[in-house]
Amino acid sequence: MARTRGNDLLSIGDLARRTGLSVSAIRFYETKGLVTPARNAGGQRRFLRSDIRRLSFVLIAQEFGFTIAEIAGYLKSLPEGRTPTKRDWTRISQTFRGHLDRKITTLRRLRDRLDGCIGCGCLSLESCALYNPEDRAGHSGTGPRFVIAPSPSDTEEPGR
Amino acid sequence: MARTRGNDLLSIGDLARRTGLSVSAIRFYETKGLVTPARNAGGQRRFLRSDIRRLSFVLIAQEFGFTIAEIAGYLKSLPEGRTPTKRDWTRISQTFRGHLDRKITTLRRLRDRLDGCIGCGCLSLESCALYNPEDRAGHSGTGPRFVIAPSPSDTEEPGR
DNA sequence: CCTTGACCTCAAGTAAGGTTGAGGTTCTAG
DNA sequence: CTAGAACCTCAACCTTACTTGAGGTCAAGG
Repeated sequence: MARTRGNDLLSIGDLARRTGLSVSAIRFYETKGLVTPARNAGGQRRFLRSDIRRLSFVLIAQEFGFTIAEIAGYLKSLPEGRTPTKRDWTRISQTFRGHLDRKITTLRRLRDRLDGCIGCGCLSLESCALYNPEDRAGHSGTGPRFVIAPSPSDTEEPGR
Repeated sequence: MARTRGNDLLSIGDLARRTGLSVSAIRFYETKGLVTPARNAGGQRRFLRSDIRRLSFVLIAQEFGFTIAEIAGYLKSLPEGRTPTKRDWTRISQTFRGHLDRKITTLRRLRDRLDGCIGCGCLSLESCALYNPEDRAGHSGTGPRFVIAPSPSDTEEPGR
């Protein structure tokens, strides 16, 4: 164990080993506000043990396709500086799970529409609900990408 | 209708209007091999009407989180130059749907594990299956990101 | 004490997925 | 036939999410 001696604080290398992240990634996450380590007398970062969990949450949320900005939004609801309680984590996890459910539901509905299209042959028809954006093509602005406009209930605001 | 006159070929602007993509995005997709338009005498791109469907497929696949490289893999199985038949589209859509199902399943399993963690309180325990990468931390290489290693059945090879 | 590994900062590079702009050509309607 | 919209290429720029490298400091064991 290359654990930083004498107290419960972790060096960046310790944290990297515990999370599987690279040291550079952890420094990068600090610039994004995902962790806010203290510094020792020599200027080296000292992390709380609870930052292992914080970063693990980051990794998991990334697996689910959330951006760093969104994840920062979730983490804002955790206390700064002190170790989050079980209650803190439960709360954030439930919020997260809600957004996750919406994401999965959206994906499934999309897939089911695709199924409909395969079944009815409209992959080769211009009338397909999935493939045919024409009805809303009055659209303007930069980088239009609106084939499947999310229904109002799908809009995600993790930071809300 | 600003349709290119006289035949069934579409100009890049026509295609942009039909798909909702920007002209620059379509040119970019051409560099990635997602479409391979012909050229007229003056050097302007001329697309098949079936390229509307090709690009719509690209948009949908992107919504589902596939990368351009993966999508190019799917599209490789469509005929170049000639309009794909309904059979062509059905085949590609079924392959696609298979990968999609795996993606959704993975996401759901992840979510359910997260649920387990919330329920059992292990979001604050080091033994959580979701949060604890230690067992496989022997790992090396650039940019480790292995909190949730996909199970063998989850590996995606769209181009297979 | 002194070496060596771990750490520090800051700038630049990478890859994906595009957008923007300059400078020039082609089409098409009137 | 000519104006102006639409098109062309090529290079540069943008964001997200990091990595890499240069040049220098800190810390812990022998």
